[in-house]
Amino acid sequence: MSISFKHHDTLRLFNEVAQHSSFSDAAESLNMTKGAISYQIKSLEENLALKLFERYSRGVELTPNGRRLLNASLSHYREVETELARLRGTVDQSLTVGMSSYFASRWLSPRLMTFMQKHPDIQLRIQPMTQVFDLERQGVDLAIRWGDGDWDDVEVEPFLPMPSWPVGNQDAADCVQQLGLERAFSQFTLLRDRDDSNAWTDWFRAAGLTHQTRKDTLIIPDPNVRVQAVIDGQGIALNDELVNRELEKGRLVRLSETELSSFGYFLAKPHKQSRTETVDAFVHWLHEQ
Amino acid sequence: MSISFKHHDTLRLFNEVAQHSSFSDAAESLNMTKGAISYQIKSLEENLALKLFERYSRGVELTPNGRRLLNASLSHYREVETELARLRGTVDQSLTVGMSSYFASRWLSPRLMTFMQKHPDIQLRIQPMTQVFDLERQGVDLAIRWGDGDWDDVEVEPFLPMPSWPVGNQDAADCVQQLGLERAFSQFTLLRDRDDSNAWTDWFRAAGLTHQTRKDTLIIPDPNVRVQAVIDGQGIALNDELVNRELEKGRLVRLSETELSSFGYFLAKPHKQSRTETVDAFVHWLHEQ
DNA sequence: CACAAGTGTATAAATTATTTAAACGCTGCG
DNA sequence: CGCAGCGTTTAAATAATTTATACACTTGTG
Repeated sequence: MSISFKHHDTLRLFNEVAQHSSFSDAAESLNMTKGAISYQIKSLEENLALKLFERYSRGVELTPNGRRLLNASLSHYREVETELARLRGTVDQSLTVGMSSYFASRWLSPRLMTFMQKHPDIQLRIQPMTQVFDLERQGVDLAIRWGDGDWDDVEVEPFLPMPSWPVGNQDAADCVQQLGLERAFSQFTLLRDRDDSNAWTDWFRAAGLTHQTRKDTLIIPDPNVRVQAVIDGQGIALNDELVNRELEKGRLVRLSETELSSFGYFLAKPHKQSRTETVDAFVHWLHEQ
Repeated sequence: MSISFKHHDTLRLFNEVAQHSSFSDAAESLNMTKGAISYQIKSLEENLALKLFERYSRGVELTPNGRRLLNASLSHYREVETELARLRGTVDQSLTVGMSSYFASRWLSPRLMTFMQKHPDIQLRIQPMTQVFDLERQGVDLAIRWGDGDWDDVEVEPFLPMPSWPVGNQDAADCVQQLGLERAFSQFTLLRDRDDSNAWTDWFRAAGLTHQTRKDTLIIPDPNVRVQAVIDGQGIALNDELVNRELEKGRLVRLSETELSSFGYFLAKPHKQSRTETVDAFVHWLHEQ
């Protein structure tokens, strides 16, 4: 009845699915249910009268025909999409994500490549933010915040739970060795990220220690700077596994097994959403990581 | 929300539409309504945030972006489709259409190219048929029959009305000049296509002449052979405008203005349909001609 | 200057396609 | 033998597309 092949979308989906080793896997990555994948692939196979996947109990595998089809089509779709991206280049297809330079350099940066590959059309800007509020004012479409997720000014979505624990330099560690945790900690300057942060309070509670708020607490908003301050003996700070590099080299030492398990990284979107398409693409990619 | 561009079908449709100069025109050719075309193109333009067509009161025209997109995508889709056709080659994607070699050479052949372009995946076989019955036995999926459409053994669909009239060679024409129609015709051998054909009977009735069935009527099933027989003076036959070539060269002469207007070409499908997809594609193409 | 004929668009209803969630059946593994 | 993980099936919900129709607009024509 039709004049031109009209299963390109299904075929494009097949291309995507073919890069996973199971429908379930593909479904998760593509934000679909395995039922939908199964349905689509089945309908494609019926339309083409070609079996594309061999089904096994542990997953699927391309048939020779499937492999051939993949080879023959993927590059073409990519080219069309690339040209499309180029055509849209003039249009605002950008995305500004705010986060600490700490998170940017230690977590995001090594992973960013795959996002760029998947979305060559999105112009991504990483906005270093120490001030985590007023996203809209800063022109940020999405922020990655560290904390316990209890914020009202934005839409919050859990992203990457990552416990924090106190770190110090070798001197601090020695001090803990000699005096014990409680006495040593009372001597240290507690480096904080914000004025009103309750992270230290929470940690002391978790560790079963008393914590008197002290005036001489040093506030260093930028975690990278804070890490350097700890190394330089300015005090101790709460950090997470993103400082593994420093821990391995012995420049930082974990001072206690007690950790703030409810802390981690959260996604914060301004209530007045903008550029939802690119934001969604980025958020989805984040969850894949 | 999605991981890959999923408007390839719409884009493919755009490619098709772009080859017409109006949505209405495209709609007809694609078996859709103009509303559907309009909707699809609009949604594509919104998704891409690109204007693809300039709308004028007499039709549409590609914008520069649209032209660029067409250039960038059509060849890719074609290649995918071609490879697909190749892959399916092992599968039965053929279509056998039966017709007289007369119709095949004089009508179909010059038009066939566009069908091949539109459906590179369909392996088309033209089966010359003199015996127009028993389609299934002959492995014919569709037949183009000449006649008045009054057959019971198949599903009949009108296709190309084409009046027939008597033709003879120059000698016969001269004879008609001298003797008048009725007397001349009574002397001629009437060449027929089938034993039981009522075409001549109908024509005599239409011309207001009496027609006595004569034993010496010559049956020549193949119209091409029949045409040659007429040229060679074997008799006269009923033919249609497909012999224009011979008329122009004077090798044949139309002997009367009276015509069999209800005759023409009909599509005949066996009741037990097979390969409906390719048959439908071919039928649709036929109606476009 | 009206108007018929040709556009594309807008709308609501009908239809079709897709997705979901849940239950299922299968296979391999411990 | 039971469990975990896989793809499939199913019916219901949802989304997308198509149709039919009315509409607004332009153009050429009487």
